[in-house]
Amino acid sequence: MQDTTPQTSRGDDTTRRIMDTAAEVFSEVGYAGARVDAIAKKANVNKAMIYYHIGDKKTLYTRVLHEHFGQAANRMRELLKQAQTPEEKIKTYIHYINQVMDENPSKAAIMMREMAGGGRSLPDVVVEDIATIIGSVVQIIDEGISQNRFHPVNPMCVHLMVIGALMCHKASRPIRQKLPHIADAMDQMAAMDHGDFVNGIETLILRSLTKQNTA
Amino acid sequence: MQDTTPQTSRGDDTTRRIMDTAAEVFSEVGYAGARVDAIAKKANVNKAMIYYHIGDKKTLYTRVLHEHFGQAANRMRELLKQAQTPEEKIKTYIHYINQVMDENPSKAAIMMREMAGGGRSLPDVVVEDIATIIGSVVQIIDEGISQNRFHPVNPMCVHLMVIGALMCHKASRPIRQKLPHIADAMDQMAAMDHGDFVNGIETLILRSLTKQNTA
Amino acid sequence: MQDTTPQTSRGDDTTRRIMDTAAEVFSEVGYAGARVDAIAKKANVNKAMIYYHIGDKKTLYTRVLHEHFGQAANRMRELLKQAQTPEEKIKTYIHYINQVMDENPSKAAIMMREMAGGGRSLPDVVVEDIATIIGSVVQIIDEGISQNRFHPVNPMCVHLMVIGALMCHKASRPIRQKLPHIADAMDQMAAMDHGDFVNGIETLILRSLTKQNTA
Amino acid sequence: MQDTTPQTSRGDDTTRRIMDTAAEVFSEVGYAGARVDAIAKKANVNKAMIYYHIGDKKTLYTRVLHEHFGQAANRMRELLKQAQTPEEKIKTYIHYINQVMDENPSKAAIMMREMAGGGRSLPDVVVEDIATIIGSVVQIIDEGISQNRFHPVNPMCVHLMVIGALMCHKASRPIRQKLPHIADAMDQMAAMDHGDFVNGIETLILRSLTKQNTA
DNA sequence: AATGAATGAGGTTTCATTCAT
DNA sequence: TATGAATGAAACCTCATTCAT
Repeated sequence: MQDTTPQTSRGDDTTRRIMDTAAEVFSEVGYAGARVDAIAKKANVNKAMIYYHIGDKKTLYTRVLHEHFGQAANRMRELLKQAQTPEEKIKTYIHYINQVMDENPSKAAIMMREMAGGGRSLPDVVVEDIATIIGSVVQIIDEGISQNRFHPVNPMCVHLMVIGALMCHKASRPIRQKLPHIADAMDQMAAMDHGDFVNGIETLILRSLTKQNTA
Repeated sequence: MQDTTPQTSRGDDTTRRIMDTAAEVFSEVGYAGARVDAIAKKANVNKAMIYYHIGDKKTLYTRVLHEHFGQAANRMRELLKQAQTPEEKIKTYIHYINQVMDENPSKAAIMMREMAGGGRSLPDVVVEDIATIIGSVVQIIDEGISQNRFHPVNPMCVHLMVIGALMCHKASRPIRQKLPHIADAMDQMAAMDHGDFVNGIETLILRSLTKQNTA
Repeated sequence: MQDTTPQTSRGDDTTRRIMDTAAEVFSEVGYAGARVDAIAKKANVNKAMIYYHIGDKKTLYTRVLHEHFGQAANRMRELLKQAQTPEEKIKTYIHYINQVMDENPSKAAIMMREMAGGGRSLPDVVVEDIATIIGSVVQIIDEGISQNRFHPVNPMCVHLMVIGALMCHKASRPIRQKLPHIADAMDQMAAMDHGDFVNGIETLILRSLTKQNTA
Repeated sequence: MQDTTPQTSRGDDTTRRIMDTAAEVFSEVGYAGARVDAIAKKANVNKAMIYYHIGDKKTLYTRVLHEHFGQAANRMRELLKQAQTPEEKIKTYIHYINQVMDENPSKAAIMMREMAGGGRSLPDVVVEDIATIIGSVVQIIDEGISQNRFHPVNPMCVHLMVIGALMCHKASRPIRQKLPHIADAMDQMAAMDHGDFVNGIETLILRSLTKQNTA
């Protein structure tokens, strides 16, 4: 494993293409399932270039992860500053998570795989990134509770419900399309497309959190 | 891929050991990451015996999945018959899902991986198993809504929140132990252990579903 | 690197063929120059069998070395017991070294390469084997000196002269054949073949060691 | 392989650095073990420059060898002219060989490797260089014998004993340091350092060559 | 039913060499 | 001259699968 500090400084096209393709492939088939050959071919890059620009497979994986989660963690912290009430912050949080997964569905899949593996193989840099995100949620809920606007709850429950639901929804689209009879049944009462799902989650989460849902 | 109908007829010890070990290994490292050698060694079985008793790697995987999800789907249907109100049924559902994951943490992990892969490689038998489970949830919520006890909601939201939160919680134990500073912060307001987490989920879900949370 | 204890117990034909071929190849082209593929092909063995029976390239190399030098060291110790005077022991030593290199020219070459590399990559087991051999020489000369039959000398000088000359002679046959004009010149005064060379060394060494070469 | 005539015409610094580093690296790990990348990095030179200034790996190797052995051969011939008696010439020869190896230990190692490989891959220019050196020894001993001062001996024996012992001693320093218990034993009777070793060789060789060692 | 050995395809990684700038 | 990037062949090693016993 080599140095993994992101070198996005230079507009290094090849590196960029490798990273993007790698993210895609890792998310589709996981670390073990990914083939360096396949990444190279898909990125239109000579296989040796991956080793030249980035390093071995493990390093590549780490860099992909760090790039994704590091950015997400930082971006979220900034967004939260602009929201005022805890309710708004929760909304911001949910929608940002959703947006991230939407823009780059790889993230949902990679994250699920890593959780499935218990994070055992997560490099420490990435663990820190995730910690940052969770920390944000803890803060929001803390604030809500101390302002007497939220029920006292385990913030981890909230975080995992949001993350879990969004991740699963994003990731399970293909499987849901294999179940048309079920999907049909649900389509009657609620549209299945993206926007409505997030809103559904938002509604449910807020209703379960806020003390007077008289609003 | 060979025939995959479970042959639980005989108390075949070797087969049993293979299946259990395989479940464990697949859950830890996924299908691609699993090595037939490793499964054999861990099960104390000659590698060729896996091929003799069960078949190739893919078949082994399918049989493991089917055994797990088939049982879970059937068991749940029966349990739900014993519950009366939609609220009780939701509780039963949550706790059963939780119990299943608790008894055999492999399931959570395998499921997450499969969702991460978009279920692309899920054999149809298993897709049916999952459909059965989702179908149950749809029914419960349907019932609750038509009895005017539940807000109208997208049942998929509910299902994915429950499944997602429980799966993530189960699967992420190792990662959470890597984050003691975060875990500490949350321990102050809510115990992190298993029982409390499910109850937290239950409370949040019910609060978000039921119409009068005056109760 | 895996366990390297020689398992000559079973008449494992494949392992034997691998080891012998490996010795040959390593001696011809050195560790770095040797190709696992080539060894496998020359041994008429599937490449994977090398990894199955022995382990990786490094392990294979270590086992080859240990087998050779271990045997040589042990055999020499026994032979020396049968000789009486220090002079006889020196002769035994010289001729045994010569015989070993003669029976298996690989040894000379491998040893030279290792010395050239400063033994940097010699595994410890093999270093011990070599130490045993050197130890024998030290003892002989010690004995000769204390019996007042040998001049006081640095035993390392003697050992390296013997080893060096024999190794070089064995190893340099091909190069000498490239120099016919030189070889011709020398053939006039001394036959170049094997037997005479050892005898030449023996004579020179004894003359330089013994106090009264009254003969 | 490209043209290999030394182009020492210009004080070409880059070429010089490449050649020196290459000598070092080749001597440490041999031809096959050497990496062009490593040589370039160690020489602080862009890898492509090696190809630009010198040529491919084989050419580089040949030039390194020729430079070393050509110089040595020529220098020796001159030195021998200044010595009078065969005894003096033998001393000159021994000490010059020793000095050469001392000033540039690479030579000992490279030579050993080449001998180990049977000189199979030695380019003809270098074979000539070596022939020149051997020729000198043959002449000295011839002279000593015809003057009735030396026993009749095979000059190759003498040459290989000297070369072999010095090469081995130089090259085996690292391995000897791995054997402190042996080294200690010998330190009692003879100091192990460089100067004494050559003198030991000189004494032994002369005693074995000269007719009346009453001197 | 069980075992150890065998196979061949394919995976990751390295390396000498060349090219564009 | 000098550089960083690119290339393709080949090196080492692994793995699912099968075979002989």
